Amino acid sequence: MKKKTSLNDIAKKLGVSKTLVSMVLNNHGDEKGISKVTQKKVWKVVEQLNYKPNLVARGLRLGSSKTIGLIVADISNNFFSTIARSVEDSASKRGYNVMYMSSDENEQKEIDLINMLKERQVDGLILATALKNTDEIVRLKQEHFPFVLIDRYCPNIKTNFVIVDNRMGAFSMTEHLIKCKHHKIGLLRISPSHISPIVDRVRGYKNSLKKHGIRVDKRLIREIPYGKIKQTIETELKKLLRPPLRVEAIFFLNNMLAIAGIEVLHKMGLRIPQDVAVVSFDDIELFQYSYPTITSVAQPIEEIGKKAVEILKEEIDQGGRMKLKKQIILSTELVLRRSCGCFLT
Amino acid sequence: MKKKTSLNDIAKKLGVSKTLVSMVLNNHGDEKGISKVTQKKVWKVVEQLNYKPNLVARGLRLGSSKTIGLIVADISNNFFSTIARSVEDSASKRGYNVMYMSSDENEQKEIDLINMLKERQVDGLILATALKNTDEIVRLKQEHFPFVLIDRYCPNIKTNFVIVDNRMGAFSMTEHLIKCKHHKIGLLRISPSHISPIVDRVRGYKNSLKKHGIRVDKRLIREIPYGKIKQTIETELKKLLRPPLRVEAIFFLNNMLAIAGIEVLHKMGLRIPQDVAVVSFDDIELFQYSYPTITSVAQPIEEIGKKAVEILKEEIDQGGRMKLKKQIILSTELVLRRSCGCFLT
DNA sequence: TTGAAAGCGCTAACAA
DNA sequence: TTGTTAGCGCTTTCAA
Repeated sequence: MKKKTSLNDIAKKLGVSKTLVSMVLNNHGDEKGISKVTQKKVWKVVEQLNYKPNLVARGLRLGSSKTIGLIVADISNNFFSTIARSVEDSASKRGYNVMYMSSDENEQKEIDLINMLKERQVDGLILATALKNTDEIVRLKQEHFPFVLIDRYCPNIKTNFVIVDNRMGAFSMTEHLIKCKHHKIGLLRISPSHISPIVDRVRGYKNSLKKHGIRVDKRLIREIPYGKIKQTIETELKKLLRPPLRVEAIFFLNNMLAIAGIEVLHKMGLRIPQDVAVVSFDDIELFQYSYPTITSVAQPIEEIGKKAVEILKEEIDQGGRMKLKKQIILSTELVLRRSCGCFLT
Repeated sequence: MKKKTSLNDIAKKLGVSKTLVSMVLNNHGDEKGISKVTQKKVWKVVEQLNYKPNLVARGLRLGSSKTIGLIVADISNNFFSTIARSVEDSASKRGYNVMYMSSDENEQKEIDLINMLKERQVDGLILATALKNTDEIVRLKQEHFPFVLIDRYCPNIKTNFVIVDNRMGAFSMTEHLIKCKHHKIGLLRISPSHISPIVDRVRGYKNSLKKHGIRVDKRLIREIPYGKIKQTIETELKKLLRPPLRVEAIFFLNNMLAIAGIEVLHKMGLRIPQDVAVVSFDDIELFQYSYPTITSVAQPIEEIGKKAVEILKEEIDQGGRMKLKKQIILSTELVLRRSCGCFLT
């Protein structure tokens, strides 16, 4: 690759010091009392040589890379890529760029990624953590490393986070199913089982049942391992649908489960919602076009990314020592479509 | 934020030079003949102080950031986020991390992003370019800046690229429609109109018509501006469907058009494929779950990202002076489903 | 109105 | 077997 032009090259060409050039380029020219003439000359040569500042060098000197790290389970997942986009935009507005990494919900991998991002001197971290062992999060906090959790939070640690009201979302959805006269509602959740939104959604489901005096049958709550959805979901669905359980409705706790699950239901020849009602969490585009259209709990995805960056920026500005950590809980919205069967009655 | 421990801290604590420490850490210890004892000691202190190398500093020194830049139209688009994921994985395998940016098909923005990435000293660039004016690409080439184009290529410039055989894909799809007895086929393309895959797809469509002696009616080819799909697609569809044109089939040239278009068709009360057959380019997950399921041209998306990184790595290793630029054209696959109507007859 | 020098944290050539 | 020195490109303090 061609040698790039540096501050020094410009300085030499003009017979001035690089200090001067640096000042001019950073618009400290006037304030430092550098003559208009000299400033003009500098800009001209900058133009001529097509000078581009080396942000790595500047970052090293300034101790700030103007980069933030984003860790999600999988960037190719629509939910996370939408977040990634809004993070990108908000960050860029504030002069930051972002480096993303996918953890695949794998704890060790996530820890490695966090460290990689730290070594790369990112100024802050936005993470949808899969960590069960929260030592790493605690360490970040102790080190006053600026970070914001999204989607998931750690109940026992005071951190910044931006999440949605998962409990309430699942509660409302379950309420709706019950109103539709479904009392035997199967729940498909994902593991690892500690991920906070899932825990909260299960909680919301249970609360609704209890409110209506419906016994919570643990057999109706089934767990599918992340990364093995396709292999295991059929078995689990059949357990729910056949005697003795025979559920009337199925609540998928995230979009991946719903997608895989509905395919299986179709293959089994079951009609939705006539034979079994179906609802999901995460309102993705697919749900409004699939057959039937899927009733689901919608999250304000863009808002999550936007808020997260906003908070992260504050935290960075305060050197990771923000006194009152910001804990944002955004509300969800019930999107009623065909799959729950409420339009039938 | 807490002060991080540096090489110097370790060196001081041990009373040795940082050179020595650096050598040990980079596993040049044996080769440089540093005693096992000393090496052990170094590692111990590294452990104690929880030392993390500063990759920014190393990058500055080595003139290589081990970072690659990825520019796409929109990271939240499923097509691009899937590419992003495979780029991430292949890059990481080779010791690189990636910084992504979305251009929104905007030329000026893309140029700015390229420059930003250069300033950030990325070692190479993977870009799905929207550039009509290819000066910037030419410049990259002249500078021997390592880069690989994906999805789109510049016909007049010899560069590395990884694309799919768009012409052939659209040709096969059109052939299929004709075999299904559809002779009046409307085409919905996207603008900016110079984007190579779109141009090639239109070409494939025309070739197929010609082969069958069907006159190419320009009125059947309609252009929708990127970013204004929702606002304009209804009008365009109506033009196609109503007299005098009255098409029997519609070929959407990308997934966004198809999604928006099908919604409109449903709203108009048209049955697919009975009233109008529908096919699309880009086989996204949605198409296998939508109603009806959508026949489409599938691209080997993961392969695109993987190949691109592979080639970029070679180019980087050769300092951007790779003699024979690699030009990969991957083949597409026709995925037949319900929307084209071929299962009806 | 300008410049010299120091230093961010790291590696590599060259000494010792 | 280990250390000295220089320098990547930049900003900033202090001096002129």
